[in-house]
Amino acid sequence: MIRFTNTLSRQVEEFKPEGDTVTMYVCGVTPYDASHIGHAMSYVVFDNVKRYLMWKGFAVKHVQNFTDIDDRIIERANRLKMTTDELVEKYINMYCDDMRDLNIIPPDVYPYATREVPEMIEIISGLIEKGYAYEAPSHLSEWSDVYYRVSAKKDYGKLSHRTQDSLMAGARVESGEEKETPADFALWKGAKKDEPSWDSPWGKGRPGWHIECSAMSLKYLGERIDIHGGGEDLIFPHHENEIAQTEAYSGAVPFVRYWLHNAWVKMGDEKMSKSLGNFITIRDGLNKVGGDGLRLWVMTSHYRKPLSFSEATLEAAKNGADRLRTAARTPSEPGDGGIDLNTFRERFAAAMDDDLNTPQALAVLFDLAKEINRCRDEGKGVAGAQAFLLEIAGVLGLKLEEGGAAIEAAPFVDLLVQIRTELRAAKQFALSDRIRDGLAGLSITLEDGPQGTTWKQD
RNA sequence: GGCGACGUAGCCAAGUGGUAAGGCAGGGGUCUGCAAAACCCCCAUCACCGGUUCGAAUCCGGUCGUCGCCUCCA
Repeated sequence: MIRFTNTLSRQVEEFKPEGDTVTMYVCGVTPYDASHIGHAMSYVVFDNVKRYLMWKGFAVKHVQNFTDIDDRIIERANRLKMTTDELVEKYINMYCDDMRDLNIIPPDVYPYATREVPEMIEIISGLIEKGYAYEAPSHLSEWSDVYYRVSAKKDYGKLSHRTQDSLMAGARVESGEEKETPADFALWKGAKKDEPSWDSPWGKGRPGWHIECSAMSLKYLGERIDIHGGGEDLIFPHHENEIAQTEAYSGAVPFVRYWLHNAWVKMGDEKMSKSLGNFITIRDGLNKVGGDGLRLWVMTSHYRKPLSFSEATLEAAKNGADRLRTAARTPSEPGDGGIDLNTFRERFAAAMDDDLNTPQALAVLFDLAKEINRCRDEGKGVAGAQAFLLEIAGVLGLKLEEGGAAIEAAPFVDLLVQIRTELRAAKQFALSDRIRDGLAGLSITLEDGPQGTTWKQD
């Protein structure tokens, strides 16, 4: 029985999808800059959700958007003297490269906000008809804005557990806006001079931030979806507003059955974020510790707890991944070594069932790795156990592959290793150590075992 | 001010009533020509105070400290 913490109820609930296929929507990025490892955390977490559901036999349909138009994109593009399309393309490509190297399974659909504008206009029009939204003049544009009328939906605030009164106090009104009340939010923004814009019943303009997710989830997944994921910082206002819009428009309640949110990455005591400038990019992280290392780093902490970043925690994750790789990939004879794999399978599943407890799941992998190593040391065949380790590591998105970049040089390395073996047989240790040290300087590590010498690239 | 989270060994981090998983680092062994890898052993009473209980890291009350959201944010 799989259980998830549902932000809506604040309870751990048994997961039961509504139909045969689990429908899952995850909030994507706004591609105006390189993604940092905080983003990596979120996408690794939801990739694990998806992989685990698939391992348990569920079919999963996963949709993730690109917010390819918003204030930051327009501002950045203007500054760099690029079009918004050029800017967006550059960072989407970078994002996709990052995801590939993190071994993230791509979503079934990757919709772009700018390609779904007619659908959004239809929803906004529907909301106006039903009295949930209103057109208002803008002082920043010759065209109108459209706002969602928060007071029209009684349960507004149910996700973030806030009352409408408390929201009024903190709400902000930009100069130039003509909202009925401060908590109302934009569905449509009238175009300012020289901004990208689309035609609409309210003149030229562009969609507000929240409406795209409503339009895309409705279009690709239907009125009611099983899982909606994202970072904890999206709970308010983004997801709160998304619920309000979507439920008001479709009438299907609840719009989302399980709301899952991951916590943030902290640098020291602070949240990693672009505005604080205290981030490192996914690419930097990948270069330092590789895809497995980064994923394992994310998984050492439960997804709903803040994840501590430091060079030391990242390095520890890399060393842990190396340990698993050695256990899984050191050649061995067929057999399970007498290890009770079913017990490990059950422990792994129990940990993952329990609100995706990856720290405990990892503990199972490390325990299994230790058993494999011990049995192999005793001369037992453990290839079957290794295959199982690779299987459950794969559920966590870990590949545990040997580095392959030196493949072209392999014949030369093999030759040196062979010569060194002969030198060692002749007790020419000074020379043989020179070969080992020299190769170490080229990131090739030699290991002398009972069956001869093996090597690997770091 | 409103809502919420957290404080477990040198570092990271599970565990939410029955006497502390796992990883990294460190120490001691085995193996090795020496290493490396691997294996074995060692390394915490859970911020503090009070309470409930046969029994609490785990429940209740309080104190101190840290952080997040409420504005763009994974």
